[in-house]
Amino acid sequence: MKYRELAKILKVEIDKGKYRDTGKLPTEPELMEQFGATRYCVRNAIAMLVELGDVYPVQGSGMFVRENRREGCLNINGTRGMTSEFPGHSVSSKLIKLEQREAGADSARLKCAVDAKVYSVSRLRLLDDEPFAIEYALYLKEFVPYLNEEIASGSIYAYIREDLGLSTGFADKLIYARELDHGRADLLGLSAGDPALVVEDDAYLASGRMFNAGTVYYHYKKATFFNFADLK
Amino acid sequence: MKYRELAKILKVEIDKGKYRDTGKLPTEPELMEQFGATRYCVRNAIAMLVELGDVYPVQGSGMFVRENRREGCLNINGTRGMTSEFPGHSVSSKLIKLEQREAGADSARLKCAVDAKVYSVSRLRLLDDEPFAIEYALYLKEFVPYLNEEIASGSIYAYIREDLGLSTGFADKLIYARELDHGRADLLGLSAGDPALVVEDDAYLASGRMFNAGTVYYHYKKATFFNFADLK
DNA sequence: GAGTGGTCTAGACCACATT
DNA sequence: ATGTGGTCTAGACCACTCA
Repeated sequence: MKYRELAKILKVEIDKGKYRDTGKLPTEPELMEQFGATRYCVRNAIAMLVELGDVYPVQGSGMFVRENRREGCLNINGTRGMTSEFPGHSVSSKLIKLEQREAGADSARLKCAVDAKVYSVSRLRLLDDEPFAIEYALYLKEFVPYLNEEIASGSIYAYIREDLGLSTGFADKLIYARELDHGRADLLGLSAGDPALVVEDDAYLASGRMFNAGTVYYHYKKATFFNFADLK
Repeated sequence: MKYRELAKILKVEIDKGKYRDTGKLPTEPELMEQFGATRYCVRNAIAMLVELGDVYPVQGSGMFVRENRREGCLNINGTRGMTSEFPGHSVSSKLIKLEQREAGADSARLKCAVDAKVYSVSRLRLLDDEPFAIEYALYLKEFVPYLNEEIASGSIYAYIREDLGLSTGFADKLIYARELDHGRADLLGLSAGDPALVVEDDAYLASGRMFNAGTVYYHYKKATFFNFADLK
């Protein structure tokens, strides 16, 4: 039994409400018994759940299950795109632009050569067929060698991970608020000068190479981000 | 040698630029040797740095040090308050309101009894003597038995941790953008209808009990949040 | 005092990157 | 082939909570 498997199993059980009666996970010895796992495995699995904010530890007392209600929120630490954050809703994209060009002035942000080839993708993202966000994204062709309209209209991250087989590592994000200009306000069905929640996102592969930079303008009445922070 | 100590030492060394030449930490065996530590200790220490985004692992290759430029940004996972995010700047607060009352309608958010006693604190937070944010915070008197104007004008979190000796556990945050009303716009030196970056913050003790809930309206031209996300 | 999670030791073998 | 980090075993003792 590997600890990632165990973490997955426990996560599903928690989401199904299995431990809602006691509010606690079984103790380490109990989990070792139940899953025929070593303490190493059990503790690593639980550590993953702690990082996700699903449980918290109280020494001498147990692992307590958290009541997380973050429905309708975008998890800012999320590895998952919009698609998986809104179950029961339709998430789609309207492609505004898809072009291949040289990085040029964007080479500084992408940490690549000035003449490196990139895909530039602009999309209007829709939630239940209503404008939700405007996304501008750059992908280094070195890592994402092919993109077409069909792929760019769906989940680009799913394509990158599942079809291209790239393993993502980490991402830096900047979050701030700005006034919308006319063009973007029109796309979102808002007025110029209305607020926008803006997220700049630099994404890296597990190898440490940046492969994607994006800037997203969210509809301020529809988008709320959720964050779980460890204060220890 | 405890792993938290080692993590602290390595963190300081990284910040001083000690590993900038190679861009990598020493290998595990080297660190074990250098600090007379076991592999358990070394790996746990490094795991803490990975969580903070200071290094990232590449299996078979090493632990790479990241170039983090987050100056002038508020770390959204930060355990530290504003005070420590802006070194070289003056951070102060102008107390707007400090009162003691019953939770009442706020009991739902604070997960406490309706007649639980709370401190309600409103502050205008200043960066270099300019309005930076408006903060509304509630503290359960059960855990924060005393607050006065002097404490509320300084770092309340430092008081809670260092003077009251409470150990904080985790926090949930919601981040969104809104239009400012006249009152808050005046306080921030902005106009009604201008954007505000809003953060709702529910903070828990290590025991899992919520002790603090806050809502902060940030000046949209001055506040930018930074987030580091693990995509693995 | 019994039971909980937290720290630690001293090994072994595996997966991956580099030479 | 070697060296790197990742997984795993099988223990021991410590810190803390709770009855």
